[in-house]
Amino acid sequence: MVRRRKEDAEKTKQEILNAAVYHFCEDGFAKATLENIAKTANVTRGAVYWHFDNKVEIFDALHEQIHKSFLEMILEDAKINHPEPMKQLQDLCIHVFLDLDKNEEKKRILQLFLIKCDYSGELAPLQEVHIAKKKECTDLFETYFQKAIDLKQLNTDFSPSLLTSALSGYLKGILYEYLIDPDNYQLKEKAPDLMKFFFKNLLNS
Amino acid sequence: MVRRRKEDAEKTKQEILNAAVYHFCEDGFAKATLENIAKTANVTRGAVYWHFDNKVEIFDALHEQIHKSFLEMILEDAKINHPEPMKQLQDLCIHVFLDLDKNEEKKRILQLFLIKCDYSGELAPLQEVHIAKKKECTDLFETYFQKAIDLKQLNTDFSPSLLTSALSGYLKGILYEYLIDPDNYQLKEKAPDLMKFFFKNLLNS
DNA sequence: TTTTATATATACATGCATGTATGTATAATG
DNA sequence: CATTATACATACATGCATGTATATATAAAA
Repeated sequence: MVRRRKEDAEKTKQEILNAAVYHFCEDGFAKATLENIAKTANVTRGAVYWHFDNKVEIFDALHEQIHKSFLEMILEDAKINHPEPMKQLQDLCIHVFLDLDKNEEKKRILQLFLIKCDYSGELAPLQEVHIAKKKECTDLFETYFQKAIDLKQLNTDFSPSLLTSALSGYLKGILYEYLIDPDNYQLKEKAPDLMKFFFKNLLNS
Repeated sequence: MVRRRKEDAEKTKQEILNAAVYHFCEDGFAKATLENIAKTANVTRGAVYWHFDNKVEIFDALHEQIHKSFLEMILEDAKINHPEPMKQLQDLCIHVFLDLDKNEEKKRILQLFLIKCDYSGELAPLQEVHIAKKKECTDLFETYFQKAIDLKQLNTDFSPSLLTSALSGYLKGILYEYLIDPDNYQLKEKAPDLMKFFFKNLLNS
């Protein structure tokens, strides 16, 4: 059987993406073969080459997916006019962690981008773009700090820029160590305390 | 020319390691070829196969090198009986960062292990070992917190274990974001403030 | 000094992943 | 209903990295 309907085509495309996540994580981006990805998706390499130009494009498509998911999550939250921006940001971070802990697919994709890929060789051109996309997210964090300052709720001398660096690093580090061994990190238990610790000396209550 | 003296052999081995760092960073572990590594080290693959069984072993040797360097740095510091363990730990962290910022070779190797390698496929067996080695370092951090508690200098309800997780994540996250683009992070300027921010609510002075 | 072990270079065999070209059945289009 | 574009499958050519086997020159050992 060959030609499917439009919806079927979209479905195979998504199945190729899913298979790609699996094999990128399992074998690493470089060692993952289009042949194996195709097999897992129950198609041949022909289908893969129809939907994507090459392996790098598959990788990029996956990144777009996960980035969009996180960005929307933050954008949604940032809309709300919370009376205590720092409390709001703290809760957002906790929520992001707890949500992640429940979502196996998201975990896999994040693992892929954080610890199971290296932006060398063929992926090098993508790094710049992905950094820029990530900056969209961290820039949003800075607005929370700014809001808190405007409300005179920020109990610190550090600049919003430095605080953003600190938070961004903190989140990424925790994420990184968690994703290396999700089953043993006990994120669900630790996340609230870890975030409370970070925000403790920012909340002047 | 073929057979060199013992010292010469050690020298070529080190040159192979240096060349490996270069190519692992540039092309990624998977795509780096022993041929290119050999060329950069001014030898042939024959020499490489004499000193190492395969690419994975070269990778592991590099890890041993960098780990030893960090572990010794911390061990050396932990020996000192500082009156204020938290201040001592803060200064140690700052020192580690500033030292790193000056050492290009160390930066490259760390880049390799933090952001330019994925422990999938052939490297998977190494991950467990490397995690254990890293734990040697973070376990040492916990002793600083314990010391501070014993001296009744720790102004917090959080457990030393959680504080260690927090610090470990914080350091790794900062390191990660720094190493992605060392020239633009301005670590030298940020490091002291970033660490002061972290320890601010731990020091009860 | 002869022998042996060492430190490399060279040559060879193999396998595998990629990209592309081409074939083809079917859905959409007119 | 005929045609065309789509969504794949199949076949082919190529290149390259690996590992191993073998050759070899020299340092070390006897």
